[in-house]
Amino acid sequence: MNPRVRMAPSPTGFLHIGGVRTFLFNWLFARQHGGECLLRIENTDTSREVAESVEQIQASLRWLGIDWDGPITFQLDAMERCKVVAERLVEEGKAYVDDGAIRFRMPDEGVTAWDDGVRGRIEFPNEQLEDLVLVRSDGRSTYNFASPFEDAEDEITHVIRGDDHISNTPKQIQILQALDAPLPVYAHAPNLLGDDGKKLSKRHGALSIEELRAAGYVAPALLNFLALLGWSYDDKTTIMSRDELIERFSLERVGSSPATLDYQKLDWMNGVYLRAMSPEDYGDALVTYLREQDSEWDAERVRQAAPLVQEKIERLGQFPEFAGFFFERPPIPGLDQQERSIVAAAKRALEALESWDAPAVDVRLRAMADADGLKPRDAFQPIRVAVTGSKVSPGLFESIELLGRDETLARLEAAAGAV
RNA sequence: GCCCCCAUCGACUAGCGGCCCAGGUCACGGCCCUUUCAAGGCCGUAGCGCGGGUUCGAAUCCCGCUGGGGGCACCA
Repeated sequence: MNPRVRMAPSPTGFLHIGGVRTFLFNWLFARQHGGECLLRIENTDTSREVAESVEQIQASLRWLGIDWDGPITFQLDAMERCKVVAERLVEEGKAYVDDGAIRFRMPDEGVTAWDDGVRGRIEFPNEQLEDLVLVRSDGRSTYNFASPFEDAEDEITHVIRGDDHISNTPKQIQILQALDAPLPVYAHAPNLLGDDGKKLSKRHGALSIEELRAAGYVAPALLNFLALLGWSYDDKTTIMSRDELIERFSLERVGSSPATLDYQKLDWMNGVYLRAMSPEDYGDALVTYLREQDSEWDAERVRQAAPLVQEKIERLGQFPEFAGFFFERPPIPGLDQQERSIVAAAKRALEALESWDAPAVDVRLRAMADADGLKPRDAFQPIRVAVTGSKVSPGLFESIELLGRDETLARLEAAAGAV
């Protein structure tokens, strides 16, 4: 039997990094086993629904490359069927009407237990379970009823979710048993924590996928990073492609303890993915990213600048600050007397240059430094500042080549003459 | 308060009784390379929460404690 799982976001806002991690586990599991991965919007709480969020959720998943099978379903659409079943439970004596709502009768003795897919056996004393509302007095079903109901209806075989759902599980098991429905395997992955040790949530430090994308992270890096939060392949493998993740993922190797996000590691990993791209793909990624950010910089020029920055930045979002001088002339820097004379000398040296390319610039500038008895690092730094507007930049000679003769000389002259 | 879950370097983790005076990755420190910043190479600092057991032997099993997290809605 092929497994069938579901991703079940509530449409209360953007998809955030914690939610996606859980979805990723579902998706990897389904794809590995040739099963199905459904997308169900759990919108039974109409008061908290945020317009546009369903679109956003889909867009985020698509960008990440996480797909789903069949049409998206909405939990509220099962409302009528839930109500019919709830009424049947009332007739069978398993539920009762309470102030217009229908309430499920929980057993008050014994234990409800299951073998969790990641944690092993978990037991709850039934006396802890309170009779829960199945259908609100206004007719809408509640989450804890609709969710297991739909799991049964959709023949979900594995419920992979965050461990904040552990305490809902015995309730849902009781409902499923009352319905004579088979139980899925429940597997609770550890939640993600914020820096403060609290659970990550939309309103608690969790970045949305949209924000991460805007910061210049790329999807494969994000997937790789997220997969490693609570799961590991072995004792040394870190970088894994999407296909490798699908091949290697297993519930058995999902851990139990909550994880804290380390954005420094995410940055590093994103850099690994960025550097691994072909120059062409990297240029395309930059162009696409800048377009999304409403940049109007010339695409061709971005592609030309791309190889100069590929090894140097770890998020696409760093491009404007790092390479913006290719597109906009930076303010004239304030240099001291000695620095200005170096810049002036550089201008004279380059003016006479016949072929304007990086190797030639390199040779000429080194000769100039040598003639003036300067160490390369001392000579080049003022030139760098004059040309790029910053002490930190792509390679100086390559930058000068790309900037072109006229623009370079103009900047050198301006910096040399500035008081 | 009650119930449940969790507990290895600062972070993510490997470890499922001897292979571990604990391995990998990020971060951090040092060195090398070097036109800046990166990248890369080499080296290093740093951890099994505490207390009892069980065992010839425990990071690994059991109990307690402590600490952290989650849940206890006509929220999801």
